[in-house]
Amino acid sequence: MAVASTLRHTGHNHPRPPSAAVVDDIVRRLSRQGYRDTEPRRLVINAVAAQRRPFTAEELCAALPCVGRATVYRGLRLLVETGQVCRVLLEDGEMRYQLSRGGHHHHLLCGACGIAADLDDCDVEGMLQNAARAAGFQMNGHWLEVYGRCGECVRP
Amino acid sequence: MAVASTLRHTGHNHPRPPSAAVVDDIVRRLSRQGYRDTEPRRLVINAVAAQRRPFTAEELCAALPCVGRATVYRGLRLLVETGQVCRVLLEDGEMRYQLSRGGHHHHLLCGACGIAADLDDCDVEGMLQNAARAAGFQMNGHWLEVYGRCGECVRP
DNA sequence: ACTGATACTGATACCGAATATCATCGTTGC
DNA sequence: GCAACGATGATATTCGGTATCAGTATCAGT
Repeated sequence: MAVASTLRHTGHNHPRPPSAAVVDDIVRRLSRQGYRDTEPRRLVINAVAAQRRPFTAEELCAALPCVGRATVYRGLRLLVETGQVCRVLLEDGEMRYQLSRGGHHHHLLCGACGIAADLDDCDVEGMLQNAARAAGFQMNGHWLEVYGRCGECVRP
Repeated sequence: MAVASTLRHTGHNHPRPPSAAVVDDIVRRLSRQGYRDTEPRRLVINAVAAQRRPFTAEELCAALPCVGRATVYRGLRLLVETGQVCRVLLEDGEMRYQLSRGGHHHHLLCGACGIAADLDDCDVEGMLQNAARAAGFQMNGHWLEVYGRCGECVRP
């Protein structure tokens, strides 16, 4: 909230035209797991896919006035649990969400415009494994967010 | 909450006898910044120092029935803001707190007993700087938590 | 020690985010 | 079709945290 309210809203942050292919893909994957293909659920997925920046559940509700709050929350939770949406932790502790393109990756978060870029070619894994082992730990996961300024916000 | 309720309560998790020296140290540092030395505040600091595992604000309240909720929350916030308590993010997104021994470091979190070990000899910094630069980002901070099992929980 | 400015306290009210409830509706397998 | 049952959404409720504010405790300056 604190961060969101101070964001510069630059030109590259318009809602994305939600790609039907992406939405269908998600619906199909849910279907395969026994979840029904309903209109409200599609609306939620659509709205998620239309976001360009990490969003809060509440923002999603606001973007979907004709879908019940409970349904929005349930839909979002389902997408997180099935790994199609990933959680993004802001510097101030606020939790946001973003469509995941799958696979393990981290985020570069711009504190100015709020955009999140994926960071996938980064090998912290091995380094952490070693450090954990040295401390007598058996590592089996990690959470990493990187904060800074994106190229467009560094030189405006 | 979800995680906390499934924790094994092993022997090494008893509340610590709060070291008077540590508490005095914190009070002194606050004093130097203009914050008063009050009894409720000392109680809060005491309770914080007595924890062995990352704790929630609510747990702190429960441990301090004779201190008002608002005061506990304010005290904890003050300690976080002055960098004497650090925030710890659990795998499920829950935020907890822990007495910080200062300096930049990360945490190894045991999902079984909930204990947090410090991980300070780990150089992710440089690696992340490079990865960020390659993506056109100017990095100026990061958040990292490592999850796994501590030595005592791996071989019980 | 006294004292006054003011930081602090804590009971309470309040707020926003999220979940539980449950009657009803819609989807899917048959 | 139709029955079974997953999904929906209005509402109530919970929960973590903050704002308010009158009263209190602290501490610097005398």
